[in-house]
Order: sequence, then structure tokens, then C-alpha cells
Amino acid sequence: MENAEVARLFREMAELLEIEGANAFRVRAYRNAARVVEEHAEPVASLVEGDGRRLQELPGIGADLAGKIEEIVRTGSLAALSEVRRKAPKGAVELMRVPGIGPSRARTLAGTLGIRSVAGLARAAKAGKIRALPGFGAASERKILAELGARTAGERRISRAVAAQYGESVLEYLRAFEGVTRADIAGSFRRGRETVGDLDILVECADGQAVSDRFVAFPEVREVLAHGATRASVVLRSGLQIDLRVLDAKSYGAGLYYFTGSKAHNIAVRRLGQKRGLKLNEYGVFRGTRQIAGAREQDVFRAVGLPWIPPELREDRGEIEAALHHGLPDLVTLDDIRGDLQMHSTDSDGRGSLEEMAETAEAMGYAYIAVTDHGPMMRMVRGLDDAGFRRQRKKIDRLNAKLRKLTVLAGAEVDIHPDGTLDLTDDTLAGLDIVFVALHARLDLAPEKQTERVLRALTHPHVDVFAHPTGRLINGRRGAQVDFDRVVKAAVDHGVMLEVDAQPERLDLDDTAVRSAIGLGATIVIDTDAHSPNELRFMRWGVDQARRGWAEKKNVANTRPLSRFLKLLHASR
DNA sequence: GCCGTTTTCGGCCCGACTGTTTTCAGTCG
Repeated sequence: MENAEVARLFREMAELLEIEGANAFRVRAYRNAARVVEEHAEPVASLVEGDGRRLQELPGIGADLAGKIEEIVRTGSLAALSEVRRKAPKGAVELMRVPGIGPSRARTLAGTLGIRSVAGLARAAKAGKIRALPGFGAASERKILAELGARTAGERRISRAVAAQYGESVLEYLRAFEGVTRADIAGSFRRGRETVGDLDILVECADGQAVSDRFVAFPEVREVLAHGATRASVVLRSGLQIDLRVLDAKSYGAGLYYFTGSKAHNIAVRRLGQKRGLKLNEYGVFRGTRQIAGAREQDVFRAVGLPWIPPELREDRGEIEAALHHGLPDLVTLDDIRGDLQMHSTDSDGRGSLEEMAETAEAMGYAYIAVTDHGPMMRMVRGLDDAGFRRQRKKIDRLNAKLRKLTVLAGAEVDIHPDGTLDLTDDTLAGLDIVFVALHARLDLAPEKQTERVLRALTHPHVDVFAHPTGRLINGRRGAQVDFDRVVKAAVDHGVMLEVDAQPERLDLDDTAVRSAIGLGATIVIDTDAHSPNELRFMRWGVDQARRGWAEKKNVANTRPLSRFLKLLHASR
């Protein structure tokens, strides 16, 4: 039983209770429980033993929810959920997926018109049946039709790197507007999340209506969803939704804090404020009607008795407790990175030559890089064979003789065969400075077999780094299923480092995996897996992911100067 | 449904925009 499955059932329970009109706090308790279970590092199934006391140690899990978790783990289903499913109008849950339709309207649509699907909703709207319903009108019907028309096949969260391009261009557009003194992206983007559903942009401006007008006139706007003096919301042609909030100087920090989220984090901090008799909202921290903080984000934190918490940690995953006890991690930064350890050249599937990659890395201020072209198994990308790596080694030696500030390490990204053996001979591996191993094929092996495959590779004496350990692609494929704890422990025991691959569609390991790996004593490397000189710029995305995993500089091997990094490599061989 | 150094009962985060409203409910973030 996976935590995700428990979470899914609790979320469905929350939606059905909402439609039923249940107490909103009860609904929230289920949603909160779903999140807590989903983000818990170990399977909650392993906590189901004895009297359920261990389950109740999880925040927001009391006797009732502990019992329900136990029921799900033991039986695979939840009687209470089946019961509300029976009572709820069929199809109402699906209708809530349409923006603008919440529990109340879903209940009306499914209950009175008998609409059971999004397709049925479209038919009813086209037939003009919706405008006659209580609480609806012609405008609501039009909006529903527009929403349904705009729906595209792959409605997904977009990658952080893509969102950055749109966000930065809107920021530039707004900053150029007279009267705008500050503008920032907040929301999940600021928290460093690997994908974003929409972008939240804050501006400081005395004339809210004027900047809101300017915002909705952004050239790429396809649709205006809301357009007020403090808030506006648009959809770009790309389908990306952008929300704007206008704040004045004395509230800017509070607004930035508030709209950075996460929601769960904000609620927890607001509760801290309440205990001190304070009210927190997007305009500031208030004692009664008097504002005591708000201009700067750190003042908001200070008012509730906390140090400033980096946005990447604001997920209500223990950061508030850590902050209260002076235990916040000192997160790794992009500036800490001294070298990039995985990249490809034209010798395999890269688009930049060895020289071009090295020159770009040197210009970026790095002290070292490793070139890690593919081995022979990757035929479709022209991987190198043993002789090819020997020839490349000579080229790298000549290149190093010419370079002044940068050292190029000779490496390889070696495939792990399904039986756990490696794709290059031991002689070749011994001649390399750094050896990455990776899974590229047969990601579908059964967890037991996949784990054995990986363990065999990680215990090979020449292996230094396990590259993109799961092989997942964001919005693409799920990745290999392994016993993560066993893999991490083997890596720690054999001095193998775990990679955070900074490619925006990989970001593998992900945040929670980084955190549990570090907790188990693993050392991380963050690298770009660049296939062109430009992609060396991807490092920032990997650093963001590692920060979300609470990684400190000391946890990340490629923050070390070259001599200390090499010492680390040799120590493990 | 959870939770407690003011509470084991009675709270639970808070505000903006829209549309259908004659003062507010629903939805969203």
C-alpha cells in the first residue's frame, strides 16, 4: 500500500464531503491528512502496528484518521468512503475539476440536472439549461462553455524552466511601467517547485487600477479572468495562468510572504501569530487594528517569533519546528557550486565539443568539470566504446594542458545492464577520473529485480556516482521502482554519491528523495547533464531542487574545491 | 476531524473578485 493511495482516498473523501455540505473543517482535516501521508518519507503501512499510536504522532492524524489509515492499509478500501460515494450525486466530483465549479455548484448541477460528466456539462451548457438554475445565470453558462472550450488534451503543470521564461518576461513588462517600484514572482515558483500550475506576480505600485490595466494588456494575454484594483488574473496564449497582486510599500513584505505560500505553511504560521494575539494577512501583521509588520518579509517572521525561512522550505514539512529551535539548514546556494560533474560532448550525443564545454564552464567561474559521455550500450546516441574512452582521455589531457583555470576530469556515464553488470570493462573504468552509472533501459523491472540490479552496480569498486537515480521524466515516465532505503544505504556504504540531475524534465533525485537520502548519510552531487554549452546554465534548477530537499553545502560534493573533491573520490575507491 | 502552557469544548486563516444579488454566496488562492 503506497502512501499516495491512502492520500488519494482521503482526497476523494474530502471532495465528496464537500459536495455533501459537511463541516468545512472536517473536509480540511481529510485534505491535510492526505498531504501529511503523501509527504511522509516512509510508508504509513509500516506505522500500522500495535494500537495505532505511531500513526497518531503524525500531525493532523488523530484516533479516527489513524483508524481509517489502518483500515485502508489492511483492506485496501475505506467503508466510510464507499458510504459517501453512495450518497453523493454521481459525477459531481468530476464537475469540480472545471474551474469556477465548486462543491455547491457541482451539487446543483449533478443533483437537479443529473449531469454526470464534463461532457454532459458541455451539452447542458450548449442547450442553455444552466442559466435557469438557481445561483447561475447567462454569464455563468458562458464562462462554463469558455472553460470547456479552452480545455486541451494535456492540461498539466509546466516545467519550472518554461515558467521562468514567461514569468521573467511579464516581470520585465511590469517593471517598465511608471509607478511600479518592485515586482517579484511568488507562489510555488519562488518556493522552487519543479513544476508550476500558475504564476503569482506581486507588484508594488501606488496606482493599483493602472498597473492592473497594464497587466491585462500584456500582449500574450488570451483571456482575462479577473480584473480589479488589487488583483487581476489572466491566461496567456500558452495556457499559463498568471495572477497579479498589487500592494503598497508598507504591505509588500507581508504580501510576498503570503503569496509565496505554501498554504499549509501559511496556516501553521498564522496559528503561531494567533497565539501571540496577532492577525496575519497579505497586508501585514496586526495587533488589533494596528499594523506591527509588513514592509519586509523578515519583519513578518520576526513578529511571530521566527527567523526568516527560505521559501524552498515553506511546505509545512517541519521547517517551522526547526526554525523555532534554531535548527534551520544552511541551504546550499548556486554560488557554492565549484564544478559541474555530468555533461556530454560531441564525442557522444552532446552538441558542444570538449573545448566549447570547457570554455563555457571556465567563463562561468567553475574550477572543474567532468565530461561523462555515454558508453557503447547507448547506440542510438553514438556512445563510446572502450577504445573511444582511451582516445578521449588523450584529448582531455591535451585540453587540460591548455586550460588555465579549469580542470577537466575524464568521466563516463555507464549503463547498468539488467543483470547489474556495467557496460565498460574494469580496465576502462579504472582509467577514468570519475564513473557515473545510470539506468536508461528496462526501467520497468519488478522492484525486487530493479533493486538487485542497482545494488550490484553500486557495489562495483570503480563506481563514484549514481546518475539520475530513478530515471523518471516529469510529466513523462514514472521511473524505476527500487527499495530506496536499501539503495541509499548501499551507496553510503560504498562511497557512491547520488546525483541531482538539473535537467528541467528530470530533476532526479527529487526534493523528498534528497531529504531522505541526506538523512541516511548520503552525499549529493548536483550537475547539469548538459548536452550543449547553454545547458550548463541548468545548474540553478538542480540547486533549487536540492534546497527543497534541505541540502546544505556540506552535503553537496561539488561545492568542494578541486583538491578536496578529488580526495573524496579517491577515498571511496 | 483535530487539538489544547488561556481550552477536553469550541474553536479552527483570511480576503478579493464575480455574478446574481437587493446584502451575499460561491469560488479561488
